[in-house]
Amino acid sequence: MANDKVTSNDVARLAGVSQSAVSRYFTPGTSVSKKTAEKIRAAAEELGYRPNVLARSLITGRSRIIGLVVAYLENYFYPEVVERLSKALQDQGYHVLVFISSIASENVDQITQEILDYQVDGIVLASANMSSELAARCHASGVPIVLFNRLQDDVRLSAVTSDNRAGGRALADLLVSLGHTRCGYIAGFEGASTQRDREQGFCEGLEAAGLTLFARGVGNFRYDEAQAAARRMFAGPDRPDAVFVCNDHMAFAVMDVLRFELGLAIPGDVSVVGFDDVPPARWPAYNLTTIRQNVDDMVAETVATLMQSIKEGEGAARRVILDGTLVQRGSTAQKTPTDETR
Amino acid sequence: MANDKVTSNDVARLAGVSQSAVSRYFTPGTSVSKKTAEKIRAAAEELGYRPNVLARSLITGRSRIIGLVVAYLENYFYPEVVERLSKALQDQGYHVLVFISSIASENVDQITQEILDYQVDGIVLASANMSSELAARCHASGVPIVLFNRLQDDVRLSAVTSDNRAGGRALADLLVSLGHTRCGYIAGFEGASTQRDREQGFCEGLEAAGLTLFARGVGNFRYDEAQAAARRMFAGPDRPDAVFVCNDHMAFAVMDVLRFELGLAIPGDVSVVGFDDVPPARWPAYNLTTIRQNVDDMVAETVATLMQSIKEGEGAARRVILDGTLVQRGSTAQKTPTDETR
DNA sequence: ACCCATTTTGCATACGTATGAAAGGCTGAA
DNA sequence: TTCAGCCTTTCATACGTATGCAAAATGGGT
Repeated sequence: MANDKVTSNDVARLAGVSQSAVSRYFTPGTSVSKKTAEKIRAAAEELGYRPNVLARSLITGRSRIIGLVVAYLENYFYPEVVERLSKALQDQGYHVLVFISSIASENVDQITQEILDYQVDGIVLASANMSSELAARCHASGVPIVLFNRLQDDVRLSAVTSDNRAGGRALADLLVSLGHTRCGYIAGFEGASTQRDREQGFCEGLEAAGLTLFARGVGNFRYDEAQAAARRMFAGPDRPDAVFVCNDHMAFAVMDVLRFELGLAIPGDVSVVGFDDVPPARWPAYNLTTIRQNVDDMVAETVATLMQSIKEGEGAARRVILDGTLVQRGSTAQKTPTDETR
Repeated sequence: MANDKVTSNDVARLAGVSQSAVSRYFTPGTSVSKKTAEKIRAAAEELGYRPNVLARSLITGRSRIIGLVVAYLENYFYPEVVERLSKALQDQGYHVLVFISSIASENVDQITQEILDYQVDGIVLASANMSSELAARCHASGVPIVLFNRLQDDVRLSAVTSDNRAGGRALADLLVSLGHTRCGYIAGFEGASTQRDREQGFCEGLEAAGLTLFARGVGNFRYDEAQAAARRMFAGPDRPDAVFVCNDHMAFAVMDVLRFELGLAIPGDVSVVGFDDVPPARWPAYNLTTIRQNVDDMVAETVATLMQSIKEGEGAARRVILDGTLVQRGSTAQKTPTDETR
């Protein structure tokens, strides 16, 4: 790899000081006289020297690398998370090592093993679950884990998520208040806490209004599977008058099927609501009513959780549940006769 | 960090062999007897030992980390690239360390310095430029660089890109063949080779048909700026009858403005074409005619280029230019009177 | 049993860096 | 001028691992 590697020993030689002085010059909180510092600065600049982060990690036990596991970036929500999380950590002097897992999380344990090989200072799991065996392993290694937009029962796992249940509840309340009486639900991946909590909140909201779920499908967080679920749900004569789709990504698919395959009007014939408020939800083509996840705050809490765990070690796992925001747009409307004359 | 770190010395002690034997057991191509191997395997398993990749890098000069610089993940094209590139490299035993740069690339040099601190085995620059000074630095360090979807004149920089110029040309030819005579163009970021080449090909195609560019705007690869550019382009009475938008991401914005703000029909009043064929281009809401970039082949070529450079050192920079594919969808149609009666 | 060629093993060292401890240098007060 | 306290520097070592080299072990042939 390095044909021309400059080390702290080269700098020390040129500056006429010890390697130890060079190291201290580049280590915050240590003492170097002004005179020595200037000699080192000049030598380092002349030779183009920068400390080797990996060699440092051997001594300090800190790699300044955070492992990030994501299952897919197809859903606009996660690219935004990756981008913001990387930036936020970059600002803290850390960098993100990306690992791609499968949607069903069946290879997360293997991937986490690989992550640990890199002596990461922490791990963020976005849209993935971790076995308790691996959670124990990370805990024993002192590597903090933060679940992003997921919850697990393991007390060793910190988590930052939106209040998915309250979000689902709010969407049910909204649809009921708009006069909807036959509400359907299209689920994400059944093994995900986000899917479970959103559905739970939604059903609770319906129940509070004396309703039950009118129809249910499964989209597995995939555009094509959500399309298929919508086709099935709307195949017969008994159709929902509103659909809560577990996330925006799938909601776009459902909307596309309803409009372009079935010739239905949204919200005239059926209201559609999603969850996330990813960019296309705001685009006029979709104009989707949804729950906005506050990605900035989630990222900030994730970084804060990681930094605290890294700094203080042990510590109890931290769970942060942030409120989402109901954003009402053009995919929902009052279900009244006047609605149909527009 | 590690409270309970298991080293090869621990394994050696338990197995009753030397640390050297443990190391050889975990290093491909070295010799260990079956008897010794079994003792080491059992000890390593009992202790949960895995080699420390970072410590290894000190000896081998190989970190098995690839630095990836991306400017934004807002455009659906790049999340897909990150995902596939990460997977492809993961399969080769490498992992991607992500760095987020700004769109205008003004901080790429600083970021590249940081990347080099991690002793990366290679760097991929997606949608970013690198200064020749830094290119020289990487070259001196023996770190191969591959530009992804970008071209630069520096002979030290390998690149993998689509034939953007031919793609732009093909789109011009298509629009002309469909009878369009007033073709507009909305540019991406002016400092990007993709933007320059796509526009160049488009203008060459128009010129070959005896036409010139009817109108031009700049969208800087941003949804909101593309919206503004569309509003300006269609503000007066002299409007284009077709628009080539430099990438799909911006094309969606232009389509949204034309339809929902100006009440224009696509393709009845104006045809719109993009570049990339990102997932929403295939969605019925957009149904966009575009040039498909073969991401799988681009990723494969990028990985092949990196692996070759890492394995063989020096080597001449490699430039791979792949053909895109014209995908004709519902955003374009024949511009005839019969068109207007539908 | 002996010899030879090959495989296997352990020793010693190095990779690039940070750090504890001891020694040296500097500064201010008596 | 001397002394005490604090700052600065260097030496020696360690971090976890791979590898060159010499010695030991192994297996096959005579």
